[in-house]
Amino acid sequence: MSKEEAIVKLIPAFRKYGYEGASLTLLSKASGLGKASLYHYFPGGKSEMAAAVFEYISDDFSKSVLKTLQGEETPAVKIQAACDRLREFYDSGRNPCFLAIMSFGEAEKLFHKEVKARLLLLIESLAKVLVDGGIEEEVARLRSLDAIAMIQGALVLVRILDDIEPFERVIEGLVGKLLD
Amino acid sequence: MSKEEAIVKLIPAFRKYGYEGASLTLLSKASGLGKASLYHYFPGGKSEMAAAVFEYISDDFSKSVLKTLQGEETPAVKIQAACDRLREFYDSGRNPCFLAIMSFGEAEKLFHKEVKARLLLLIESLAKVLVDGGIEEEVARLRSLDAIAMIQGALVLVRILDDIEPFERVIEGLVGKLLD
DNA sequence: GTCTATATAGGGATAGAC
DNA sequence: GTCTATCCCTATATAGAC
Repeated sequence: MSKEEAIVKLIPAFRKYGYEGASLTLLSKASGLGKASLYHYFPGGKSEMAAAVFEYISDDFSKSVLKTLQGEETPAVKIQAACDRLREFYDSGRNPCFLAIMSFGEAEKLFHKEVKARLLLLIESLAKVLVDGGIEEEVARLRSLDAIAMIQGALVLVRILDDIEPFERVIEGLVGKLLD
Repeated sequence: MSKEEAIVKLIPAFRKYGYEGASLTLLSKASGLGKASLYHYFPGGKSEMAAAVFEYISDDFSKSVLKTLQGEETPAVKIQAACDRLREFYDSGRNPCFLAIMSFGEAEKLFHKEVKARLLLLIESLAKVLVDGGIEEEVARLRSLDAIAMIQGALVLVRILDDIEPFERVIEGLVGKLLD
């Protein structure tokens, strides 16, 4: 098994159980590798596994959502396309956000800086598109923050209510909210 | 020490470390009681401690935010007042939401139903005020959902960005968003 | 009611054979 | 590269003295 295969298999486990909830026994079962084998790929142990998963997912997000925002189309088109990527990425809200997962408890201590950096990058990327669309810089920043807050909040609601409707509706209204 | 005192002292520990991160050793230090003494008040162990804390905080929320929403003033006045209560309750965003904390990992298994019920109650309470304000029922429900999503999302952003600005701004804009 | 001491299980991590 | 077996530590929980 390649390291990447291992990472991919670990993703759902961390998503479902969180950093502290994902025990090595569980990660071992999820990956199909013995504990010792996991340490072959991740000598740093669980924190390294989580770091690898986090990086993998962050790259995935960059290649879909962020890349879409950096295209050459009009702002409206790019944002609409980014919404589609977001829906995929979060599986209509069924996937919790790794940034949120990693901002709690023990994981927060380990990954806070990285999580914050990733979030700031998203805010900035989105604001940039709005500025290109003729929106004043500070307004653009605030709207990006609001949009991201709505998405994060929707993900919380989906989890608690067992219903993807809040997420779908937020995504639906996003272009309008961002561009007036 | 009374049971209530014990509960109050446990609150910050669960808030800061989450359900799984709050070990008995830690809870013992936070409360100033030995482990065995904690079991005197909470024979059911950690889950009972968390349940007691959750209930205590939920009651607190009911007595401040929900009660405000059920007053006799105009909808605009009530919502403005509720926003003030929310700012207090969440300490301008510095306090994470217990509903969110309890919707993850091991805690989710234990408290999902209760968490969901509390959230639905909030949505309903807020929507009711909007309906009183002349807003159509379904619109009121959706606006409540949006408002709560914004608050939840803002709490996530505050945590990640180490900055209460998103929360303050969301609260600031809430009356307008809800009542047009 | 609070403590010290302890039981038991599971956590993360490692050694070393294959 | 993967396994079995094991180590050590911390976790939750309990017993029983005071």
